[in-house]
Amino acid sequence: MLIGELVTKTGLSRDTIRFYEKQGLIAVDRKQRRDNNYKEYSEEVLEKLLTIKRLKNFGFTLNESAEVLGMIEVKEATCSNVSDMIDKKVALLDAKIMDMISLRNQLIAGVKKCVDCCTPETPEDNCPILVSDSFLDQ
Amino acid sequence: MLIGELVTKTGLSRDTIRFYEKQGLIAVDRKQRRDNNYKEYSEEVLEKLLTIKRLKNFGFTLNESAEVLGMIEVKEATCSNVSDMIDKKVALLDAKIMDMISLRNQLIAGVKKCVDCCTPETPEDNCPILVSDSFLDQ
DNA sequence: ATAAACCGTGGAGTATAGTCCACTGTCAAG
DNA sequence: CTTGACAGTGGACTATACTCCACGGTTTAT
Repeated sequence: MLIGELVTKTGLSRDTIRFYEKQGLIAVDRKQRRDNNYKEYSEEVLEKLLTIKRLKNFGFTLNESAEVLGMIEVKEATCSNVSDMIDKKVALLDAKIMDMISLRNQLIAGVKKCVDCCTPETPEDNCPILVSDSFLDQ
Repeated sequence: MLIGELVTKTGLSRDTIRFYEKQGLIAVDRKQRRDNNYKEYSEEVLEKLLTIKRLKNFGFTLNESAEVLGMIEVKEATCSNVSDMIDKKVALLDAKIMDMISLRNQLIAGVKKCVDCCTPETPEDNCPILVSDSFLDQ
């Protein structure tokens, strides 16, 4: 099939598909060209693109997706291997979520301290949060 | 003071400070050069850099920091304005956290389904997660 | 005298994931 | 026969926040 068909079947843009091709996630060799030099994409390429889409929905990067595609090629994308990858992803995600929550708490603590300390007498001054590190402690 | 002093006093690298200068977050005009063309940074620049550090700890981007620096300049960095900005930041953060949690749940659901469906009879096959969209539903 | 440590400038490279542009070639319809 | 919808290629650009490099001048210490 031609690239236009891939576009409609995957929902990816032509540029995105070409980008994936540049990155080596999918490939078309010279034999698979029509006489007019148009590329003839195989069903396999379509499957790969759909797999990439699934992996992206799972929060995998393109590099990781390429890795998984490689695993599929050599029949190593077993449940246990894939589960392991997902577990690692979850651990990473957990760390990020924790980071964001602690940042969130810090921000809220900052606002609270501001509300507590900024009396109406000095409404025109720069907020002390910007001037002192004490709002970042703990 | 020279850039080296800024480096030790802020903990930022020389390159980072020069980068902030390029970005227009801090500025030195021609008058503030020594005879040997070395830049003479003012106390104000030091304060700005420290403020940027504080804002970065609050999860503000450089662009946002530049904005705040501008507010300080025109004396509009009041508590209520700063609190508003932080509130917005918290809202954004909340949205991101929710996204990540739902992604996390999706990943965990994927692994669970995999564990439930991948019987030991087919340990060599590619994981169905990679082949079917059904693992993404819900 | 010379080496180390510092200062200046400009520009390239990093990661991520595309998006957009220009220019050219091909095919089908009116 | 020309217009529009496709196809191909190469390369630039986006955002973010630096980091590193090369090259040259200055100051300080030995």
